[in-house]
Amino acid sequence: MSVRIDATDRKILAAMQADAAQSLDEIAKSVGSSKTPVWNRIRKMREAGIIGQQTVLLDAEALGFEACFFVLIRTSEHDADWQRRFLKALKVRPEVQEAHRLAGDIDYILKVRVQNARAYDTFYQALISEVKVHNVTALLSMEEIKSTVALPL
Amino acid sequence: MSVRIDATDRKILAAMQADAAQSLDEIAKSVGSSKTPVWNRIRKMREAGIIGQQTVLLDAEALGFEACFFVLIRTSEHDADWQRRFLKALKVRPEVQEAHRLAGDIDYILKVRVQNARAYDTFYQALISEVKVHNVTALLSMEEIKSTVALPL
DNA sequence: CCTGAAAGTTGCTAGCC
DNA sequence: GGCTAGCAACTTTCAGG
Repeated sequence: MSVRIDATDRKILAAMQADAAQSLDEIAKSVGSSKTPVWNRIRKMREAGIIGQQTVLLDAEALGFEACFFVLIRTSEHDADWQRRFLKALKVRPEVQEAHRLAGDIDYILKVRVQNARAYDTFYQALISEVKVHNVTALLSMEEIKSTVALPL
Repeated sequence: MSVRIDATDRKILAAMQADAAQSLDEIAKSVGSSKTPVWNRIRKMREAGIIGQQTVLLDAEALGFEACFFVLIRTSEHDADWQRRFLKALKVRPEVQEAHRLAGDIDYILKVRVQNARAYDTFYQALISEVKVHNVTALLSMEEIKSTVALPL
């Protein structure tokens, strides 16, 4: 199931995180190896699921997604059926970029990316009509100071 | 500065978000066009900054990053120098995957990805020794229900 | 586990519709 | 603006040290 990751593997992952478009040769050179061994390591890590989707980061504002909310959710319902419906609702909605179940008195946090405040309200109304939640606090982002998907390898 | 984005451009962006590793030919076929026009659109959107970094999503848990915190920060200091030092501290630290300045009574939210709770404490102690903050609430993620960087185009 | 090379694909450019 | 054709560069595989 799990694969041992050594220092070279970590260098490869760091290089791919920084720029997945660069060629095998470039990665190989930057980690001090050559094409084939690097390629074999990448293949193994892909098969093990350590390396997942390859994607591009888009400029959300340029594409009209100008509002970003963090939503703190408390619920009184903790039965299995409620949770199943709630999770499904989150997974289905593309506005929900992140959803975490939390420890402590807040039960869930969401990151929701939408065109504007009105679009958020539409999302919010749709969500609470689908599943009952006890208390919702929306935090509006004024400025994205930092955003990265890179892990600090 | 800004570029007009039409329906074909959006299809291309959606395809690239879903899988940036697929070939130009595949993208062209899925949007109902062919290589060259698609390539020209991609180049324009890259130059306009709409298409940014190309990266891979890694399995954080498999790589030993088993703890994820959302950190809510209130501050009493709002002068320019404090803010400058605070922002710099966030940008420099690789554990901080996201940082937003908020509207409302909470001033900042961070998403911090670390090996374990002890590593979070190390980060926290280092941060508050660098810049004074009034109130900090850490929310520990128990389960990542959903995580995507894709915009709902 | 690495090196080197062969074979098939692809990215990117240029010229034509 | 889109399509066809072409070459250089790349990914991927495989035999051999």
